[in-house]
Amino acid sequence: MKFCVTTPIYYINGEPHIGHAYASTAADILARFKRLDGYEVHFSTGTDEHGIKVARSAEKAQMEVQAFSDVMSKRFRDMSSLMKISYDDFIRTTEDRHIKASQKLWTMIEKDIYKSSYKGWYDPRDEMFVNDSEIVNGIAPSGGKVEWMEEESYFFKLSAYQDRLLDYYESHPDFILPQSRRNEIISFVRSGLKDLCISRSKFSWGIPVPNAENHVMYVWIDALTNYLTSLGFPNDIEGAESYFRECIHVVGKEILRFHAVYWPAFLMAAGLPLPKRIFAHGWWTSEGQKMSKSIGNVVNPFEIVEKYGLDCVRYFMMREVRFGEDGDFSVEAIKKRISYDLANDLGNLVQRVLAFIQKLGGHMIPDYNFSDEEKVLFDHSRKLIGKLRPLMDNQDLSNALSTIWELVAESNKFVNDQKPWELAKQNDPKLYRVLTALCEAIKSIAFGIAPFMPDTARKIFDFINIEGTSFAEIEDKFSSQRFPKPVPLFLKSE
RNA sequence: CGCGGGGUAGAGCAGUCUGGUAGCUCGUCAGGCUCAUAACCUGAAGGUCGUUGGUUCAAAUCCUUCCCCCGCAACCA
Repeated sequence: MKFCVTTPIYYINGEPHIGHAYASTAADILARFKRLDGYEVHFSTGTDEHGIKVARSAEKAQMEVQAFSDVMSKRFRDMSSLMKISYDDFIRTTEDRHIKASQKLWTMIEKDIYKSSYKGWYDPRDEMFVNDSEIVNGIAPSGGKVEWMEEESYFFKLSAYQDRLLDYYESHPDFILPQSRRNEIISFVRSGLKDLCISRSKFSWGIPVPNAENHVMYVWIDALTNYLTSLGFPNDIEGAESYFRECIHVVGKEILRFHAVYWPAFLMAAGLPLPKRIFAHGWWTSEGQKMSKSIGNVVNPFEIVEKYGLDCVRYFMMREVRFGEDGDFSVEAIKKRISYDLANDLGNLVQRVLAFIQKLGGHMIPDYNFSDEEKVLFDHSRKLIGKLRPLMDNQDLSNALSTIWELVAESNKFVNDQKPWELAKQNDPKLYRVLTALCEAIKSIAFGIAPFMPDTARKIFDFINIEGTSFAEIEDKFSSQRFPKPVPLFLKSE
């Protein structure tokens, strides 16, 4: 069985911030879950490197544009390493394979491409067209006066795909998630689609349009094609398609339209299959305010991982808000999550059980002849992954974590109720059944959190001598053995 | 009348489709336990479910009036 997941390719005109780390982490969790569940997975991320903004930034930095791209692309690669993003491919739009793929896709949709002239407000200072909404009293964001300008461009007949797109949304209700975003897209498409300008001739830092002098692709085809490039298109079209049909594109809500409208239209035009789903995640505010450089509240992934630890940050981002909604990143909130959910609930559970086993001499002596009480916990443990699957398939990551934490809470309660310390004093053989059930619960919990917090899961696996490479291992019963001495999993900050 | 989402305990949310004692997390208060990272477990207080009118034996849930908040509304990576 195949599974494919992508992050957006990140535009290298700025530094990586928490939004990039968030999208990558979510995609990473989906990929890791499917790998543990036995799927063949292709997970791609990368950088989007063309366009006038990059060319101008390179100029400002007094660098060759390719060299500038190399430097900036590496920042995003470093961010991926920092977050332990388990990508299979890091794609750059300046790579030769991608240039070929984009040009191939262009030729495949050529029947829907025509030449016309693009008219718009042009900012001579930045040498670029600017959006109406960005112009205030005839002044562009750069401060320059805008001029009305025309240039010859290629257009894609997006208008011809309106009905086909609506039909597709109708027959595939889960193609766009969350539902509220799907509604927005449908409403947008219903209101009427205009053709799309897909080339520019005022700058050259882009992929050349096939058989057209002085034209480079403008954004859409160049950027979106990366998902196919990464799968081996066009050399291995069949192989690419087999993964692509199972593909989840994780995108930010700001780029949903490109993925949910333009991209399917291009693919339809090319006669290619559509991905399985476009999932739009929300945005983070910082301490209740929109992140902005001027306020100085931009959350830097490198700083917060340094401060709180990787797994804690990954956990916080996925647990704090439902995936797809906006959320607030605050120091108080993340500290609470770390102290309460991670240190008190999960960390302390693992510690109190495993330290107790150490107290008894460090030997795991399994006993699966459960009475009803232990059986309940055991059954719930064995059912955990099965409960997570549908949630993960709907990208409901926060509820997946809540579900895991139900088992954490049940286990803590089980310890309180069964009082293993008393069983030990009384030499009651029930002690080993209780500890076995608890170790089984800890094992299932470790597998459940493994996609979210790989390092923490690794630690727990090591405490209980589990390899931790496949959900199939959950079915294995513990054998009589010695457990290593555990150390606390999480330290509370401050 | 552009389209859509939302207004439920101090905070953040679920419940609304398929009417029937209003639920979760955090916060507050009290109790239990002592294996464990002063962690864990239990209980209590706290809501006229935005507003108006209606349907019904019964409405957070269905219909209706009005008010408020938030997305989207095309070239923005």
